[in-house]
Formats: sequence, C-alpha cells, structure tokens
Amino acid sequence: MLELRLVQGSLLKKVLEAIKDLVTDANFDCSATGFSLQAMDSSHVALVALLLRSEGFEHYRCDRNLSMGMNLNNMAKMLKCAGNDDIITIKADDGSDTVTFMFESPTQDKISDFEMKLMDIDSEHLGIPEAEYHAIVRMPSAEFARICKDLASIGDTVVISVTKEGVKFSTRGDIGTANIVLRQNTTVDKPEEATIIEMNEPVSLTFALRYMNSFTKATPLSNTVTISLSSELPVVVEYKIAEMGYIRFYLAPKIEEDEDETKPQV
Amino acid sequence: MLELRLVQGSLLKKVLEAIKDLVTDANFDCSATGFSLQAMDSSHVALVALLLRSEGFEHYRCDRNLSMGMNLNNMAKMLKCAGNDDIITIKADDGSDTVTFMFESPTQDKISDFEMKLMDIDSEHLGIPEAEYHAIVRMPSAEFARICKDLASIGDTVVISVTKEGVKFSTRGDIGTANIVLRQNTTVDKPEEATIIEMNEPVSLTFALRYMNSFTKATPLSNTVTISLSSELPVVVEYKIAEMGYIRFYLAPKIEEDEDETKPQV
DNA sequence: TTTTGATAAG
DNA sequence: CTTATCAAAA
Repeated sequence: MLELRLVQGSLLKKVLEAIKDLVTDANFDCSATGFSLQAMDSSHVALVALLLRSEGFEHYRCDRNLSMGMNLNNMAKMLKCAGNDDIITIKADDGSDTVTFMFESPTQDKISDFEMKLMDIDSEHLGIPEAEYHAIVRMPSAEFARICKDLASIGDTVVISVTKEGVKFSTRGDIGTANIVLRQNTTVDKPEEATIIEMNEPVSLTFALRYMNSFTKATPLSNTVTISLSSELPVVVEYKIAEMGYIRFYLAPKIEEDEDETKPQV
Repeated sequence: MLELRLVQGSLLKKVLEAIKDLVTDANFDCSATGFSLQAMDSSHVALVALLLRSEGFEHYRCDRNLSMGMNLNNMAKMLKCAGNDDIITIKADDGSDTVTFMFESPTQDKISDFEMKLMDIDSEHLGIPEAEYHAIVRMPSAEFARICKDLASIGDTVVISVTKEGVKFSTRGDIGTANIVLRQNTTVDKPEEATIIEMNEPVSLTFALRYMNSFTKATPLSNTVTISLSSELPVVVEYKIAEMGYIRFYLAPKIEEDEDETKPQV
C-alpha cells in the first residue's frame, strides 16, 4: 500500500514538465526516504535524478519499497488535469499494475481520480559518487535558461569556463561566435539574484546545448540553479525543490576539439 | 427593412465564435420576437439554437419576418473587425441579397460598415419540444470547459452521471481512466460559482467529447452553464446570454456499450 | 492558417 | 488567480 499526499501539487506537475521531454519511461522508486527517480535520457547521454523527500509530503505511507514504471508523457497528461492549487495524492496497492492520481481542489468541491497502467522497465540504478568539484556556480535559474536559449541560436555547444572573476559561456557557429560573461555578484537585494562562484581550480568544459536547454525546463521549480563542474566529470545542473529535495541533471562534457577541426562530424 | 442596434457588440462576436466551428451555413431568422438561429452541425449530429430577444437590442426594427442565410465563417470574419466595445448594427433592406454590419466605436470616431452576400439555405426548422429532464446541473461554465478539455486528453467519450450527491464525469482511454466528481455546492460567495443539481431521477449518459468541446466555445458568453439530462433524450447544454436570450446545444447520447465490448470498432 | 499553450499584466 | 495578448506548433 502506497499513499503519498502532496499539498503543493503544482510541484509534481512542474517536475513532470521538466523531465518528460528528456525521459520517456522511468521507474519511480518509493521508500521510507521519499519518492525518487533516476533515469537516462532516451539517447543515453544525460541522466536525471529526482528526489522528493517523504518529509515534504503531508502524508507519506509506503509500507514497502516499490518501484513503479511509468510512461512520463502519459503521467504528465494526467497531471495536467490537476489544478495548480490542487492537492495531489499518489496511490498504489501492493501488487497492482496501476497507479492512481487523486486531485482535490482547494475547496474540496472537485475530486478527480486518474488511474494509469504501470509498465515493466528494467533500469540500472547507477550509484552516483559524491565528487569534489573544481567549481560550483550558483545563479538565477531564469538567467541560465536565457543564456542557454540565446547561445543555442548561434551554436550547438557551449563552453563553460570558470575563473575567479566569473563564469563565461561561449559558443561558435556558422554565423559567428558569442561569449557571455557573468561576474561573481553577491551584493544584490535578493539572495536568489546572486551569482556565486566557488572555485578551487579554473575549469573549462564543453557541452551540447540541446541537453542544457532540456535541463532548463526545470526552471519553474526554483529561482536558482547550481552548476557543478570538474574536468573529466559530468556536469551537475541542480534545481532545488523547496522543502522537498531536488532535481539533478548530469551531462558528460564533450572532448574539446582542436580549433582547426571545428565540426568534424559534418 | 431590418435594423437591429446592439450596444454590447461583443456579445454577437462571442456568439459567432461559439457556433462557427460547429455550423458553417445557417439562416438567421428575424421576427418581432428577436433574432434567432437554429441549425444542425455539418455532420448532422448536434443542434444549436440561438435566441437574442428584441428587448435586448437598443433599437429593434423588423418590418416583417426575414430569414437570412449566412456563411458563419464569413460573418465571423467581419465581426472580428468590430472592436469589443463597438456598437453593432445589423441592417438589411427588404428583398436585398446582402446584409450590412455597421460598427461604431464608443467615441464615434470610427464608423465601419461591412456588407456581406446572403445565401439561400433550405433549413428544416425543427420544433424542439419542451421536455422534463431527469436531472439539471448548473455549474460554472469555465469548470465545465476545463473538465471536457481534460477528459478529452484521456478518452473520446464522457459518461455524465448524476446522483443527489453530485455529478460525475468519467472517461476511459488507452493510457487509463479518469473520474471527476463535482459535489453539489450552493454555499459559495458568488452565485455563479455554485454547482446546483436538480435531480428527479439518477441518470447516466454517454457523449462524444469532441462535440462537448465544441459547445464549450460558448464559455465566454456566460459564467454558468446548464446541462439538462434525460435518458433517451439529447442533452441540452445551455449558456444564458445576459438580458438577451440563450445559446443551446443539443447532442444525442451514445448508446452505452457493454463493459466487455469496449472499443468494438478496433 | 488555425489552434493551443505560455507568459505577462491586472 | 484570472484574463488578454502573443508566440509556437499542428
């Protein structure tokens, strides 16, 4: 028996909007810890890890660990039927091959239940080692989304370079080049507008903008985003989910091309 | 000679937006009673009936009964040229094969007139008998529109079931099932937010969501919608038009399939 | 071109 | 939170 009651149902709606384009099918894992998901994107390049801690739910009952395979597009369709102020309850009976989403309007005048078939998905749950990062950038999530969108109109990849002075996002394409530099800035009115750079070592890594722009679908979940970089390691793009957990995206850097070998794949 | 002056011109704009997708050509009938229309949709499944009473017009001159065949898409195109605050006057000379729409801006600084060719349409004017309904549900029109839209993302048909406790909208599709229950609720701040159920007898009927979602195009005309149900009878979905009349949609129920004959057409 | 979703303003 | 305007997708 599983019954998870989430008062701020819009959180779950946003989570699905954030990952449904990246991952089509995935197992949601329920345990005493919380409601979590770990999955590779369909082309096995990026990894998404979600955690909604049990403490964030108004009611969290999970008699035993349960892994529920869901088609995320279908799940997103159903969650779209919930109002933004609805309370969402996720229910599943032991051994059942369905999951039920119940939506309660704030006034309790409208109660909806949506039942969805579960799927069998074999997933390798990767242990993600805690790593030391050369640099960690924390910045407004909307700013990061804007930069990734803007750069994607020029080129396909972004070079993220961190020095003590700031973080630079660069791209290069047929029509020209672009460089966006954000300097460290902690002296703003609101803390979520700050750009904070923790750097142990300068680092410069290249990533596919296509994936970065998928990650920024999570922007509505948090005002800030944290980008953790180390050479040779996948970047971690993390959006904290207030009071509940996080959604983290991992993406391996591209091996830097030589300057005169631009676009060898074309 | 026909001359109808409607101060709240936006009403006529909304009426045409509401029916132009359902009905392509129709006769508008003018009499001393008012300006009315009755037409089947193009696939002869649904019926729409409109009445704008003469008392609702600032000026209503209709020397003799007149039936004017119009292409509703063309009429809607012209009405889109009227501002939302414009006063609309409909004019036609006896024996003329055209109708003129005149738009006056509130300040009288802009006066437009659009002349449209009339068409010959043979229409059978059906007498619609007043019926006793097993159940009549009155609810916020936006809520009804939201429900029909949400359910259409899951299935093709909706089962509307009324009991004393409330009204249930259910559907079933490839990805799962959905049930939305609205309980009777008269204790709200604003009367237009109430859900009122008048029930003589429980009733449960099935309808094509495609048509329901056409009907909800009339949502901007009224804050509330009335759904009248009887077994064996077409449902009536009515939007009252303030001070003027109504727009009513009629749709025959589908014959309920047996449980084990789901999707016999596949 | 038309319909639907997103976003910004009230 | 609702509505109006605009942009993207079918």
